[in-house]
Amino acid sequence: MAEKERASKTAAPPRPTIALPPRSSVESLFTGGAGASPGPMTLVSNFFSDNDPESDCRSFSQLLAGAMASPVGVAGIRPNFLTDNSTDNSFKENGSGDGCEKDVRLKPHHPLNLVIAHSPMFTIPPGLSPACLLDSPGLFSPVQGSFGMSHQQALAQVTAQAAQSQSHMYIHGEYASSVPAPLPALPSNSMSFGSNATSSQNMPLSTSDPKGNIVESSEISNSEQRLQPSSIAVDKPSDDGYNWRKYGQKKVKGSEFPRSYYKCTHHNCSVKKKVECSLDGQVTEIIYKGQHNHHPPQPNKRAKEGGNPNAILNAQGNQEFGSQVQSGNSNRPNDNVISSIYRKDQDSSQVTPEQLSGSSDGEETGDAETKVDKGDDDEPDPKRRTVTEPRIIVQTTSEVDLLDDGYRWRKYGQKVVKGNPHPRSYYKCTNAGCNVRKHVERASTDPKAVITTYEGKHNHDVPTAKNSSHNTANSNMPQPKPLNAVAEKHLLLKNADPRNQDQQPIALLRLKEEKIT
DNA sequence: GACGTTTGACCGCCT
DNA sequence: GAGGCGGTCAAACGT
Repeated sequence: MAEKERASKTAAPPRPTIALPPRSSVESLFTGGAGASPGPMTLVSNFFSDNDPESDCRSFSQLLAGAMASPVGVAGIRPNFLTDNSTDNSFKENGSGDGCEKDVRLKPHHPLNLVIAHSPMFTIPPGLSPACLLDSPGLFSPVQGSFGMSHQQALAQVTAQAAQSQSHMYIHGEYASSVPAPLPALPSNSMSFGSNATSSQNMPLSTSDPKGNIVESSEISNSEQRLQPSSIAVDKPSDDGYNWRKYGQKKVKGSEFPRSYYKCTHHNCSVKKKVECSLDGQVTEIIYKGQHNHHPPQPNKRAKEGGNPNAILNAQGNQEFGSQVQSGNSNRPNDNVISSIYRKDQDSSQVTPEQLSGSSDGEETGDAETKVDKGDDDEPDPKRRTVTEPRIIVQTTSEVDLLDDGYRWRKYGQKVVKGNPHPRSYYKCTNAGCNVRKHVERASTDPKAVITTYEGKHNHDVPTAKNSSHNTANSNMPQPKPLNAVAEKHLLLKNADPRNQDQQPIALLRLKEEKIT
C-alpha cells in the first residue's frame, strides 16, 4: 500500500465525468471578488449577521447563554430567521422553477454581507433543519442562489479541511435539491467555486488566531450564481485539493450507491476517503479519514489540472481545521474519531448525528433538510433521497449513557467547540433498529444548561418507565426532558418553527467565524 | 512501461 | 464463536 501510494505521486484525483464550469473557480476564489460562492457556512453566517448584528461576535453557546438570560435571545434570532424565510420569496422567484429546492439556490442575490461571529454552534430544533434554513428562499436566498454550487464548494472546502484534521471528520453535504431527476448537464462542478457564482465577498476560511485558536472565517461571499441544484453533481468528488488514488470500490449495505475508497497519493500520507457517488456522478457522500501531513498541491497546479478551487481553501484552512479537530479530541484523544462527511443524498428522515456534529464543526453547514422543509410534497416517499447542504460532523467514541429521557442512549461522539469549554455530546438510541439520535450541548456559561436536540423518531417504546411524559406514539420524536433553562430554550426554538411538529431531523449548525483581516 | 481503475477475494472488526 | 459487513489487497485491465 504505502509503496503504491508513494509511487503514485500526485495523481489527479478521480474525476467523475461531469462538465466543469466554464470559468476557473480558482481565480475567483483568490480574487475574492466575484467568483467565490459562499459555502454553507457563509449562508449561515449571513443568516446570523443578517438577523443579529451582534451575532458575529458571539458563539452559539454565548447566544445560548444570552437566550437563557433573555427570552429574546435565541428566540429572537430564530423568529427573524423564520420570518425571512417565510417572507422572502426572492429565492423562489429567482429559482429556475424546478421546485423549491431546485430553484432557490440558483438565483443570485444580494450579498448579505453577513459575518458570523464566533458561533461555535447553532442548534436547530427538530423541524427546523439547517436545510430548511438554507432552503428557505428568504433566509439564505442570496447565497442559495449559488447554493447548488456553494454546497459543493462548501463540501470541497469542508472536506479539504477535514482531511487536514487528524481525526476523521465527517462532512455531510446534503444538497438542497430534492429532485431525484437526473442532473442537468450543466457544468456542475460542484467543487468549483466559480462557475457562475459571482460573490461579492470572500469565502469564509478557517484560520488560526494569534492565540492559536482555530477560527473559521465566516466571511460570506454571496454568489449570485448558482448552478442548478440538480447540478449538484460533483465533477470531482475527490477533488478537494489533494490528490487521491482509488484503491477500491464496494457496494456497502444500506447504501444505494457503491462506495469508492481513495487514498491520498502523497507519500507518507495515510489519509483516506470514502466516496459514494450516484450513477450520474453525483457525490452522495464523502467521508474523510485521517489527516494530511502535507499541504495540498499548489493551487495553481491544481487549477491547471482542473482541480477544484477548494484546494486553495484547503491550504488556507487546513491547519486551523486540524487544530480545531484536535481541540475537539482533546478530551479523549484516544477515543475520539472525527470525520468529515459530505453527503448529498440523504434521507432527511435520517439525519445523522454526524450531520449534526458536522454542523457543529462549524465549517459550514448549510444544510438543510430540504426534503422536510421544502415539503417535497411531490414525493412523500421516505426513502426519497434529498440533497442537502454539506455538513461537518465530529464523531467520537462511544459510551453508553442512560439519559433521563427514558430511552437508552449510547454516546458515540463528543466534541469541544471553541467558546464552550463543555463538550457536546452525541447519543444514539441503543435500541436495535432505532436510529434516533440526540445531541446534547451545554451552555458555555452554564454547564447545567443543556440543549438537547433529537433526531428521528423511536420505533419502539420507552425501554424504561422512567418517563411517562414521553409521547412517542404521537410524536415520533422523543420528548426531551427539559433539564433546565436550556431545555426551555430548546422548546422555544422548537416552537419557533411550526415545522418542528414534524419529526424533522434535527439540524445542528455550528458556525465558526473568523474575521479575515 | 507507468499509472490509475476495476473487481474479486481476503482480513478483521463488530454484533 | 459465528456470521455479516466494511475495508483493504492485489491481480487484471485500461489508458
